[in-house]
Amino acid sequence: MAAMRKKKAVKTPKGDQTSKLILDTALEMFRERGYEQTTMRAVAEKAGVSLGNAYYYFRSKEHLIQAFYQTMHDEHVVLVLPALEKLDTMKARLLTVIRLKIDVMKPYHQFAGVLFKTAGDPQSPLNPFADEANAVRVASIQLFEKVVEGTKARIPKDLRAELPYLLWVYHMGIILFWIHDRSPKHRRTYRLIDRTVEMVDKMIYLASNPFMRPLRKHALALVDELRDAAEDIMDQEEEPK
Amino acid sequence: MAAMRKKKAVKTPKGDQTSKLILDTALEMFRERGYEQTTMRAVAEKAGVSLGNAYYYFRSKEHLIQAFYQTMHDEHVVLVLPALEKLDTMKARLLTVIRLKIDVMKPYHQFAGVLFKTAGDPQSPLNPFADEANAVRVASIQLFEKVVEGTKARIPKDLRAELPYLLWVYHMGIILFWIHDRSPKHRRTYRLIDRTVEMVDKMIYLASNPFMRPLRKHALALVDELRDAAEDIMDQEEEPK
DNA sequence: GTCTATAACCGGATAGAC
DNA sequence: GTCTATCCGGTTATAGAC
Repeated sequence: MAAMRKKKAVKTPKGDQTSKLILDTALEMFRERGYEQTTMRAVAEKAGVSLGNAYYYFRSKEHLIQAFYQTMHDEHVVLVLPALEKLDTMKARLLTVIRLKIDVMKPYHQFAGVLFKTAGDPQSPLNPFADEANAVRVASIQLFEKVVEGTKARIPKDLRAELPYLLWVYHMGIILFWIHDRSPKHRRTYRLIDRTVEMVDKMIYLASNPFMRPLRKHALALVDELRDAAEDIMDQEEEPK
Repeated sequence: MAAMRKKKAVKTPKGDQTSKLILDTALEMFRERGYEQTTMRAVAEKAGVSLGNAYYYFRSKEHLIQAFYQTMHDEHVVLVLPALEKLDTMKARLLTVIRLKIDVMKPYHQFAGVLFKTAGDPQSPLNPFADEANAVRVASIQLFEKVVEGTKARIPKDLRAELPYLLWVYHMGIILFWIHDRSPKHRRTYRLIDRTVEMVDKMIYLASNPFMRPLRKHALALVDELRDAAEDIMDQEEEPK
């Protein structure tokens, strides 16, 4: 019922190739010059296709970024799955997943600024909470499900159920920080990860205490409601236009 | 050393008037048609000035929004100060300040979407964390200082010092939610305010417990560091033109 | 039906004359 | 301080080729 406007179908192998060519060229230029500095005209020229053609495959400049999200996620998964096999504590698993995410995104740091530019704009296809990003977001949250599943810690069911989503939101926050972080080698971000993962770990432990049950219930109900609201909002915002 | 690029100085009364005329016209059109739908050309025409002239007073379309922030804040303060006089609990004071903020912004709901559009973009003049918004942000945080000052609750010094900033961040989150909220009369947002204010209140109480001291210290150190990092980032990002 | 190219259009932004 | 004339780049319309 939703999501009727996917990317162009691309049925032929030739079209497939052209599409990939354009995307690769664009990402390369984004990496080198940044997003704003890269014009659609320049991408088309460098890829050796016409401007019209570029727009045939990507509905807008922003849609190129959507494709970028997907690419990043795929690379991340490839690294994360084998790494998780050897770890069994929440802290270690979480640390690994988040560090690897930053590792994967590193080459795109200067371009990444634009990723969150419209993260708050409901209309934008860039919005990771909006419908068009759904596939990537869902897949991304699933990764955090794996993180939680593989731990031995005793976590109350109610919390355990929401944890993947909460961790995903947390990881988005880290990415937001990283985007702005220009310290050498992103040292600051890695330090932030170390510290916050430790805190998150402590807080999960704390929240699992029977003594905290009322506050926990209250907070989780709120999280749930926030998520519902977010979904309603996206439903509304798919229609217009 | 920073902040050398203020808004145009506007020295003459005539310029002052033109500037105000343009801003008022723009805000009116934003309210009616939304931000994207309002072109600079249309604003200029309706205000009876040339396009170039509009750009003489406002360096970009986004700079008009900067002026909007200021307007909202001014109106908010006028309502908040007298209202606070009669209240002495944290919960009541916080509730009042945040509800009033939403009340003030209400007429601009449909336009407000754009406010956070670039909240994550370090380069944007729209970014409330960036330098150009400084004056408004500082003033806004001061309001939360007043909220905290006026309460009788026993709050440890370390927390008390950071609280205004934390509450400001919290209130930004509420605004972000409100922007996306299309429930009738923004009922959802007001409900969210009620619930989260209660939770915040509880958490302050909890965090004030001696038992929580280590975690609190840890968390506050982190907040401090985050803020420092944010400032560094802004310093870096002022330079590059 | 799949793909490619050319020529506009539109609106944000700037240059430079007055 | 104000205007006119342009630029520039995202986007669209359209016409056709395969």
